Amino acid sequence: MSAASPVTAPRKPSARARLLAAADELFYAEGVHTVGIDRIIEHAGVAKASLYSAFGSKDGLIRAYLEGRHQRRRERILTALQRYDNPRDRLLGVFDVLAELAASASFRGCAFYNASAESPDGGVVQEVCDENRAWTRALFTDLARDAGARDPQALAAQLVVLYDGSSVGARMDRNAGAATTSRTVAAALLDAATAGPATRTRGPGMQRGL
Amino acid sequence: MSAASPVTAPRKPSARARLLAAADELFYAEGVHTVGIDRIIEHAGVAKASLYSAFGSKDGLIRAYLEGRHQRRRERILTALQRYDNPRDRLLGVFDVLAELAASASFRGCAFYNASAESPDGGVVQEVCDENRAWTRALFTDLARDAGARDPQALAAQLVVLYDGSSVGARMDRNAGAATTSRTVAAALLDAATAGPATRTRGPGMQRGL
DNA sequence: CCGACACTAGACAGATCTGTCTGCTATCGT
DNA sequence: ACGATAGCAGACAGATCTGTCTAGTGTCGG
Repeated sequence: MSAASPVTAPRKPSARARLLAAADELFYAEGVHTVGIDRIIEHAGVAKASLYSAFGSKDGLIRAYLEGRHQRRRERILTALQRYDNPRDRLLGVFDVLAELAASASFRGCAFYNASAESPDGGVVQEVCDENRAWTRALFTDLARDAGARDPQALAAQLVVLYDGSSVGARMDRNAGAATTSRTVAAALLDAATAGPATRTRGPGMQRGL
Repeated sequence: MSAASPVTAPRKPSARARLLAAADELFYAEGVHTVGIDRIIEHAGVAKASLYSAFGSKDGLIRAYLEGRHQRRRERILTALQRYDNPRDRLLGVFDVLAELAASASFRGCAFYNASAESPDGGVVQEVCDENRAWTRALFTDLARDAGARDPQALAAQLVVLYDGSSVGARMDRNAGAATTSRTVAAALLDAATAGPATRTRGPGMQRGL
């Protein structure tokens, strides 16, 4: 009866997994440069040699940390967006995910920006950040196109600004309200970008069908 | 003919001033935690004892660095806003200042957010950051009120999100266009917030008097 | 049974960090 | 002329950082 299969009851995660979990927590909470190797291996309950065997260097661990964040962020957003059956709600749902995240006690802003702020400009951090930025931009562009925006790229640029801004605001002001603020603005921008171009025959609440 | 008066030709700035200039450059470019004391005193051409005599500790220097940034930012914005003679242009002018700044080669985002990202949560950095955030919010609130916004605080919250967002975007995407994007959105939000709510007879350019 | 493998514990090297201290020099007001 | 002040140069202490290395332990497939 006592669990044996590692699938149903993994007695203990691998050293690599525990390292990644510790890095995820400490790097995000205090900064990739502020937290030292010793803190991480102690928090993970792992030998130092295991870290260097698994990741090669601290930079390797930082990269793995950010790549893990990137992947989980994609999964979190895409999963949440499956709940909605129309493009408008899916687009605004991105801001709902952010609002939920920003309300958590451990929220400390964008992990990528934070890591970038304390890393040299051409390094490994920037690479992962660029991937993450490109993904977000592409996501908003796709959602804007699906929602019928006249100029999906232009609307996406605006939405990215709102998204980034509410992330900063939630962190710096310790107030998750910025996310709902940007959701409201995003809705208005979306409506304006799907309504008539310049001749301006505004039908209130019409473009709900798409 | 050789300059003598320190007012007309200050032969050499004080050690404190040179230290502050070096800290401003290096801290902003590479991060307050990444840059060590030795780098700063070397760049300033100053003895280590002078640093500790003038600022007490590295934290003291960091605080002075951020306070200097805060003060210069206020002066820069308020000076630039004097150019405009109407509230609408003054409000949008804040984004013009940001656009100009973001286009400079040395732009690396918000110095306060950057420092905050690599500093412990309750420390001296947070204090100066809070002051800076409060000032920005109050500025936008005043400008929104002067421009005749129905709910100045609500509009200010939106403008702060736009401002933060374009700062992040300009840094992370190495593209100053985010500032003009947010200026455009800000103009639209301002117009929407001053026009009639639903029945409101809108008088164009009426509240110009204040 | 045994060898490969993953991991642990910790010493160690070498660099770098903050902060202190001593000693010397130049300038300036009185 | 002289003391005070400001600054320079650099050694030094003590902590901390990354990264390497040795040696030992436990587990598991064949």
